[in-house]
Amino acid sequence: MAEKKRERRDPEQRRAEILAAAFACFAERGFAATRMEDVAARAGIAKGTVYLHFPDKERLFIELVSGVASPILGEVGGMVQKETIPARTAVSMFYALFKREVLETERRHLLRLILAEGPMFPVVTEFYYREIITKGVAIVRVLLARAAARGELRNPAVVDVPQLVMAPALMSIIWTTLFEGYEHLDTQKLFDTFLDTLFVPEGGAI
Amino acid sequence: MAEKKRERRDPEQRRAEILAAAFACFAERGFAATRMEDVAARAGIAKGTVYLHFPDKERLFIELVSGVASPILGEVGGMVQKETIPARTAVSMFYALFKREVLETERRHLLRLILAEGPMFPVVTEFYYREIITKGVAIVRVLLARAAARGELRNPAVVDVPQLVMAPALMSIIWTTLFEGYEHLDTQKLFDTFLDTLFVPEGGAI
Amino acid sequence: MAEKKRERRDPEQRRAEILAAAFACFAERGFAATRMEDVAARAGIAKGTVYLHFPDKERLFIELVSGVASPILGEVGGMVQKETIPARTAVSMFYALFKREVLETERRHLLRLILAEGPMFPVVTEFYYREIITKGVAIVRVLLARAAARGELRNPAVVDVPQLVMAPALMSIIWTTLFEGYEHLDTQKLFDTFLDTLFVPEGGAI
Amino acid sequence: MAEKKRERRDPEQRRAEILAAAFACFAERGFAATRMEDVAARAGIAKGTVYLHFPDKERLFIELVSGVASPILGEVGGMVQKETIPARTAVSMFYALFKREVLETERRHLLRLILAEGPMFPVVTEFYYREIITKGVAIVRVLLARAAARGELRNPAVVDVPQLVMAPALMSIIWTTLFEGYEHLDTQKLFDTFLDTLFVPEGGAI
DNA sequence: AATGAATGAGGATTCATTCAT
DNA sequence: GATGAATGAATCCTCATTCAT
Repeated sequence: MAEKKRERRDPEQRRAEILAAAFACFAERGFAATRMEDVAARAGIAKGTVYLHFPDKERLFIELVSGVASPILGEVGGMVQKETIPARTAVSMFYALFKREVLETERRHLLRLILAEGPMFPVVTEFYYREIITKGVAIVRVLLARAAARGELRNPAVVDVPQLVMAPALMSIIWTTLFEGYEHLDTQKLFDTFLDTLFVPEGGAI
Repeated sequence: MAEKKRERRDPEQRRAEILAAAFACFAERGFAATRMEDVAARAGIAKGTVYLHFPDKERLFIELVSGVASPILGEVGGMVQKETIPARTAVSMFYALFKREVLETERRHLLRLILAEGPMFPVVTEFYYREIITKGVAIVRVLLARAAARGELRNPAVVDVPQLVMAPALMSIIWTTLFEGYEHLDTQKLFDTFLDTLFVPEGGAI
Repeated sequence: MAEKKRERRDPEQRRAEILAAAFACFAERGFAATRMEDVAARAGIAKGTVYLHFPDKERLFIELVSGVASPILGEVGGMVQKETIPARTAVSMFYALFKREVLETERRHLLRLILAEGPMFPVVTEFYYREIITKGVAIVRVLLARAAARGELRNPAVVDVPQLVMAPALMSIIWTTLFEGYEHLDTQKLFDTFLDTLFVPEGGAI
Repeated sequence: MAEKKRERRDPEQRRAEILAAAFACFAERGFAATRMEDVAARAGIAKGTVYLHFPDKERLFIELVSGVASPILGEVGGMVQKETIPARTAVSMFYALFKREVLETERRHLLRLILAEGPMFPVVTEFYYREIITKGVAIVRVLLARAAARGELRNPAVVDVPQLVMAPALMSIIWTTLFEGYEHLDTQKLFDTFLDTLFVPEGGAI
């Protein structure tokens, strides 16, 4: 039997541990199927301890889901700043960032969580729309507008549906989450192919 | 006092009613948060009656999720047959079918369900991969190969990642499911713009 | 082991059984210390069954406490009707009724319950004031006024504090509840002595 | 940041503070519904500190309830000494003392506590019977016997049920506790009226 | 076949108590 | 001594499932 150590710890750190454990659990089984005891066990603490940091399961979930995405946002924001780089490079960097920070991380389960629990947690959906989507779409729109102005787009109409740029990222997440076990999807190729489709070749056609 | 109606009914029809009710419930709240009583109530029958048709909640879910997608598949399959029509038209027809049969139907919640409950029901995921994805990808691949051969694609490399063609459809579902309440997405434009990006203009100028 | 029989039963009867069991439990240990399982066990049913009849513990308690007193009230009311009988006889009959229907019944624990849980259940207190106390006081006041008019009272001022008439009844309950085990209180004598103190002797000598 | 005050304090005083806080809490919500943390908070100390002074919740309760009543007892005892004063005066003084020291104090909740928790804490009930009731009844009996001998009582039989004298006090507490918010009871009048009923008028009729 | 009352395992939450700091 | 984070037993309540009618 492992010793129960009553390990006291810095509250901020403990909180973070719980959030990490909770994220793993929720991502694995969804909100309803996750037991608070699972979360506690995963965090290596007792059931009751979770409640010292979060008032109830719902709040734990909400704070969790709200907190996971925020950090990435900053980096993305910086991307639009540099006007000099070609739009394709910028979008490419975005995909790379997405791969590194989401797709190849536990965060890849985030979409599933939000999608799955959205109807039960409108607050979360609203948060994501307001904090992430809105900003993301805005950034992409600027990027595309700039690209269109420079003649970098094969089809300038894309500017009006910036969501299209996100579509391959969505696909990558969903495929990875659901079907990677059955058939591998080369996400890099997915992104690159889409970029090649979206933007005129660098060399500049005749 | 209202009479207790013990409406006896054709088993097959009853079964279908239960499945419909179950789909509505599961789509709305997910597997765990749906109570068998909800399903029964929605089907207008008593709790116990559900168990006369399905052995338990899990089986109800699995049979349900497996049954919803199948009907569409046939139509899609027919599409690849007609070699004469241009690939763009075929893909366009696919998007139209998708819109009509999925996006604008209750079936649009299917993705959410599969994504959400996937980890808990590998059988379902496996079923979808085997029955739907595999076939869908194969069809698209044929379509794209044919298009590439005819020079209809701006970027022939797309043939290697047929999933790209599905990406806008995914985006449309997810946006509709999550954010339509906050901001409208013109899915037709999304699809058309993507088509315009994917395929060379019809006029096929130099 | 007694067989678990899944005994189905008339809802009204079941409800009554639960209320009886609940009353016994609450009276014995108070609201907080009573477990719903205790109530169920005492009623000879399963935990969950209680919840088919009462939405939660609080409601069970409230409905219970509200329902216990009502039946007695009717009888008391009838008492004031007969103008012909002497007030002393009427009050004496009231004490007798009180003894028979409250003091020597499980209902004797009611005061304890109300007093104990009053602050936690203002609804209950309000109910008792409105439904029982108000009416009781009114009846006694009429009785005393009549008695005063007829010169039956040693001290007519009693009319202004009808609560005084209830005081011996309270004492009897409290003594019985708390100290009867240590020392017997002859409640009949308590009542009779009070009556002899309150009313002038019948013979009404000079 | 406010400094953590580790106010060390005279143990006896600390103990008293805890008892006071505990009394307030228990009186307000009863034993079960009072959390040790409430008590600690009310005493302005940390949860753990309570346990430095009392081994557990039960003991805290018992010591508390046992300690509250004792002080009054002395005064009451003195009352019987003075043989010279009329019994009515003595009883009147007792009511006055009761009003001042119990009814108009937080101690008025004591009865509720004892009554409510009696069945769970026989020790407490026994203590009250032994230490308070026995002595109180004895005193009243002596007073009444003396009064009877002097012809001060309208009904000498009262000597045999000295509890009758306590009844108005009980009524005053219970009414005050439960119904004062709905309807005021003039306790002074209640006591005075009872005294007028119990004792022959001072002037001494022919 | 259909019903819905009954069951009881399961999970969220609370809180008395302990103990490392 | 004092603190309050940590623990886990205890309890409310839900809901999948059963079964007598």
